Amino acid sequence: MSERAGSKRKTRDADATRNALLVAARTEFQRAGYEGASTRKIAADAGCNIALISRYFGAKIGLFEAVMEGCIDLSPLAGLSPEDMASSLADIALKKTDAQSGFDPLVVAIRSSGSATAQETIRKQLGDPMVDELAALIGGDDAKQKAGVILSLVSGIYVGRVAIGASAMAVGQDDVLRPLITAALRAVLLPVEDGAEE
Amino acid sequence: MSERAGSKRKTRDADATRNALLVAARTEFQRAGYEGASTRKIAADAGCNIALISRYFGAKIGLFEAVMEGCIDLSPLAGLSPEDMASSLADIALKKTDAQSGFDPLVVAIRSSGSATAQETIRKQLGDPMVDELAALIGGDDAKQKAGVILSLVSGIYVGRVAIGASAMAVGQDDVLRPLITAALRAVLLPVEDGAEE
DNA sequence: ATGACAAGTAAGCGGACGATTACATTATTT
DNA sequence: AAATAATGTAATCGTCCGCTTACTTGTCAT
Repeated sequence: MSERAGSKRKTRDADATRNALLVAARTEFQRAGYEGASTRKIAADAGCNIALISRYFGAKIGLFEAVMEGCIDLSPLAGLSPEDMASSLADIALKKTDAQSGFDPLVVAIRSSGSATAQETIRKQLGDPMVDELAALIGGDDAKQKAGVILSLVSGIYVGRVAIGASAMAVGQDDVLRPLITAALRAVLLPVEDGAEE
Repeated sequence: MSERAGSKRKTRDADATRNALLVAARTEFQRAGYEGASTRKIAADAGCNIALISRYFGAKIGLFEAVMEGCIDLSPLAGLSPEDMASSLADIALKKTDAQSGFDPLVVAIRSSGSATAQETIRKQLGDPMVDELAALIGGDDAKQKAGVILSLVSGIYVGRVAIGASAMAVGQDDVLRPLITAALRAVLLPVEDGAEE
């Protein structure tokens, strides 16, 4: 723990310090959500002084905004058919809870959902941009609503696994869960071929 | 605000006080999550002294456990066909974000997901019991996993609307969203009639 | 070499938190 | 009525929080 950002930090380097703070903040915000994260711990993990958070990011919420800025990457989904996209998204949903699979803004959003302060940033930096980006990949009618539902479903899997924590959703059940999740995603991505009854 | 539990509290009534604390705590935990909720505010809303939380519930976490105990009610879903269950669940998912539609343990769980302390209680009192109850209503193969995925999807809609807050998921879009959500739920509840390809 | 400024630090501010203490008040029992 | 227990209160403890201030230390242009 308390690892430095790069190799051996030069004695004084504002950019490196800023970056070390960002790295530590990413981890801490993801672990505990916005309110649960402590600026003292972030600074300690970054190996620098608390006051530098205020200096470089104005305040805690500024650091949060910086962490959340431009953190969306849906490029792995580009060019996939709806079928492949559904299964890729299922994999993403199931991987989201794996030990540490890096930084995940959706996890931060969920864990920060108790904080009114963080909500605004999340909505602005994560909500619409992410929906728009995914909607562009989906295309067709109601693409934005489909994208919103898709992202909701993916987030929901995380909630079911981690926040609610049912053992039926445990990692060992992935083989059973994946087809179910894929089917749900496919139902949203693909137009309903034929209504069941009525 | 700061309403008393019953009519006119008798000068001293431990049960009424306990209950007033529970009512206030429900509201506060739902509003701000476990960590964001303040025992001082809960006591003030209940119209009693902070110390009584410790006396009657041991500690904040004890009050949280009491709030979360036996709060599951899936009876409206009993006896429904998978089709009807899917649309009922979609309604539930969409209603979860309506102003104040009463106490909702799933919302509390999501808003408290940043707190390691609350997690344990949520998993024990909400996770498995809720999955088991819903699984009993679903029946068939992999009922527990289906139930887990269903609850995850329903929670996810809340996350998408409130935590992530995409405008494509706003309340005004319900007419577009409902069929999409229903389709997703149906895909989990009903066995896949015919695989698309392979 | 020496200013001038950037970068980093130590200490502390005021406030909120959960929890506890010692005490006052009311109800119940004998 | 007196004794005992139940109920409620005020005040405070220690801790953590985000943030700021006054200061020191390093870097670099001149």
